[in-house]
Amino acid sequence: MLKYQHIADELENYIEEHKLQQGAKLPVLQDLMLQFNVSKSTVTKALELLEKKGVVFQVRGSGIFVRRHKRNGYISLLSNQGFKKMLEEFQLTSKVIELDVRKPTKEAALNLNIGLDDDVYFVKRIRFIHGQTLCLEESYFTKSIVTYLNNEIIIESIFNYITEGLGLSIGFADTFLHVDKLTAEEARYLKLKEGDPKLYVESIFHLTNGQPFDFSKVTYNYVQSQFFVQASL
Amino acid sequence: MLKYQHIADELENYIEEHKLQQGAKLPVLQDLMLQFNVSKSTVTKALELLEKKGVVFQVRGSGIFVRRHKRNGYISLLSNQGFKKMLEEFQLTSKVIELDVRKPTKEAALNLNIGLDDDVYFVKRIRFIHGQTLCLEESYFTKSIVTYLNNEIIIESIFNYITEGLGLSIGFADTFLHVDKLTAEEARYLKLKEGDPKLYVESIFHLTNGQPFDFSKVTYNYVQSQFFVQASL
DNA sequence: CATATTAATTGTACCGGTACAATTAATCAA
DNA sequence: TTGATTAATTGTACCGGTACAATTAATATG
Repeated sequence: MLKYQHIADELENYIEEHKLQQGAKLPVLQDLMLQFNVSKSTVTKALELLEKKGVVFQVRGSGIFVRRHKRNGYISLLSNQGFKKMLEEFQLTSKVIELDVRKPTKEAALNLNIGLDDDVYFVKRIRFIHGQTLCLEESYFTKSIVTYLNNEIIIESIFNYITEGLGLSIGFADTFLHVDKLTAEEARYLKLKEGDPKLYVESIFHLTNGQPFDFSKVTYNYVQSQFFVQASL
Repeated sequence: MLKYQHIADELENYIEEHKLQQGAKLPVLQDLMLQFNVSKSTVTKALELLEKKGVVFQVRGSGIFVRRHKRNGYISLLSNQGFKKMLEEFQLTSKVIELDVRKPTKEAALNLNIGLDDDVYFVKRIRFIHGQTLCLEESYFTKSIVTYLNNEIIIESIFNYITEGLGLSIGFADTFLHVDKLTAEEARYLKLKEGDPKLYVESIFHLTNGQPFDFSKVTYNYVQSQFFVQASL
């Protein structure tokens, strides 16, 4: 494991275990260098990571402080913490409605950067959070990358399978958000009324080498939809 | 100006001007070092910045590639690019409904980490995008930090005033998103119907030293609300 | 000609250093 | 005591280096 990763994890755990509050001061750089027996730049790297995750912020001439003051029940749109953790925290389950290999729609082909005659896995499922319907999801996976999918995989975590099972590494995602009214079909699935609010999220996921492999369109139940973003300006 | 900032700007401009597409390859690290006559770590720093902004992605053993394939009309939730640029791009205007000094609500005091008897500037305004109503905004500014506000400032950009005028530097923001139905009052301001969808966004803005100075509650017109997030996983 | 092996390319991890800017603490002057 | 000045603390910018991992290109092998 990378040194700076390890340091970041240790620090995050430390904050968690000691229940450090917003603004609490962490040991200074010098001390962390000695404590972990690494160079300054390695500690700095670890702290950059934590800063990006929204866990700490640094003030020149002053110190390193705890940032996070999380509200419970909110889903991170940056999901730096990964989907796995989210699954544990939120107890997600899902019900598969459709799963097959097909040709992509024009829209999907465009976003996945493939031809109209290339194969994709199409997945349609409902996801539940604490037993409540959270969202209705339609995903297109490039079949040449995600070579195999089945019901068991989809009920669990697809992303977990992609990283662990297929040995692929996910790099980044572009996400687009809209607010709109539910269609009749969507309302039926989410057990809401037609015309009720919805959060509609389109995402394109890429491997670390930049290849898009998943184009997903998700309609969220507005009652369950609480998101947060931690930005650095 | 910082070297790595300058390099990042130059590269971003280069991409823009030459209309480089998603996946286009940039010069390799070595070349950039020579071209800008700086050390490797400085170029790396510049590229990290661009990666965080979602402009490029790097692949070890392969190269540096253009990432952004922006959709027009979407507002970045990370707003790394800053509010100024957004103002230019989107031609925002606003109409002030209320502006006064008052005591904070319990909620505001909690989020701003001040006492119930400390003063805050309260701002209520409607913001327009291309002449259409974009959102209804209520903001609380800690008066001990943001010492003065007036109508002229608010009609323009408050954040621009805070950085330029007051010489403060904004560090980070925590943002929470909900989807819900419009109340009668909100609907009236936004020229929509009661019960129509809304995107409700709460943000707490902090200075670089971690002090919160602005707690804002914004209700967006769902028709105009298009956001995007670029995450690195 | 396809395929396995090797070599070259290219970004990332990590070291250890100097200089400096922002903050905070200590000191001095009024 | 207050306010200004100075000194100590602490993170950030930048250098220049070594080692290495992932990818891609070149080469050898069947």
